[in-house]
Amino acid sequence: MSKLILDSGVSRRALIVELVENGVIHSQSDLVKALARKGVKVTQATASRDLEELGAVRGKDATGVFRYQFIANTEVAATTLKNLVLEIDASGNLAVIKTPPGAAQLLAGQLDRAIKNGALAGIGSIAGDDTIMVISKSATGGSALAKAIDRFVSENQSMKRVR
Amino acid sequence: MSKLILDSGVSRRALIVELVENGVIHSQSDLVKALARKGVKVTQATASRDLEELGAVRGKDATGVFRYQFIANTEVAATTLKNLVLEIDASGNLAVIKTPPGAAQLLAGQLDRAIKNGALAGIGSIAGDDTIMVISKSATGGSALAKAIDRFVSENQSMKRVR
DNA sequence: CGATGACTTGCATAAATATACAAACCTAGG
DNA sequence: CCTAGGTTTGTATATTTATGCAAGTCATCG
Repeated sequence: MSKLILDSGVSRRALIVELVENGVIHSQSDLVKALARKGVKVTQATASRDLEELGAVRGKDATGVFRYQFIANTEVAATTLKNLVLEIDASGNLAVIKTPPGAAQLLAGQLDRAIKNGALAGIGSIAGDDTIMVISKSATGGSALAKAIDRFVSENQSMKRVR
Repeated sequence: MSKLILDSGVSRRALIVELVENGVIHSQSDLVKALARKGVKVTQATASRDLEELGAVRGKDATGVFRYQFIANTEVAATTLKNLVLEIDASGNLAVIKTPPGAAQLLAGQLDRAIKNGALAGIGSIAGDDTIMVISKSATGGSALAKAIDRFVSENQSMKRVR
């Protein structure tokens, strides 16, 4: 059984990623309204900061309408490990991490290093575009591993995004 | 005296493409100045129109600096989900899907949406180039999940993807 | 507790971008 | 030439986005 370990519900940023991917965000005030409808109240200033962190950009689509979207091969602004983690779940021997689009490989590299150092009790990880799976040493260690990862990213605030 | 106005070979837009690709355009007024240095005089309004036309967008780069850049065009031909699924297997808490080369990311996106909607009992997925792993909520749910995915792709024949 | 420091957010405003409109500029046809 | 139609551009302004700063939050440590 899976449980959300980070926020009480889905984090605001995960929500934003979803909204942006659904293509319904045409401006920041759009985003503010969409979030409000989901019960998340923030101002345009925060929307601006979130979109920047997530690497979303505004451009016209095929029909000439402005839309926020994620750039392929994202180059995200310098950020922290914590900012790359949207959600952490666990199941069996796995911890599953959601990231902004394109950031999974990057974060996984850091986690792999932590595993080699012995800072995390995993046997390896695999990353796609926006999801990472970390495999625990123990058959039921996913949940504990998820917590350890949460701690790890909180403690390692500084990281420069490269590429 | 008559003024000689000509674009000798290089059009303004080609020049803009070059400037943007060199990563030296941080704002539209930057572009206006850069063009002026090359002997092309336009205003910010025209810069705005040109950039829009060319599909350039503004976002922060790795060093936290704003930069105009081109977004990759990831348009995919409309197809059906079913056509993208070659094989579904299960093991433990995982369902593993084989797809034609390059289609995994696309299909995974759809599955993720289904997961978010509650249509599939998974906690996330990871896609490579031609393989997707979907993680079940339950430690032994891989097999049931595989069947659910099979049903899902059969029931959702139409899929459209823009941009 | 109470203080401290690191984050986060909103407010107010600056900065940047988009666009309505009018003038300038084509081009083709007579 | 002259005119009528479309296209491009600049001006002025509206719209949208970024950000300095202060206040609020939260965890930590003594």
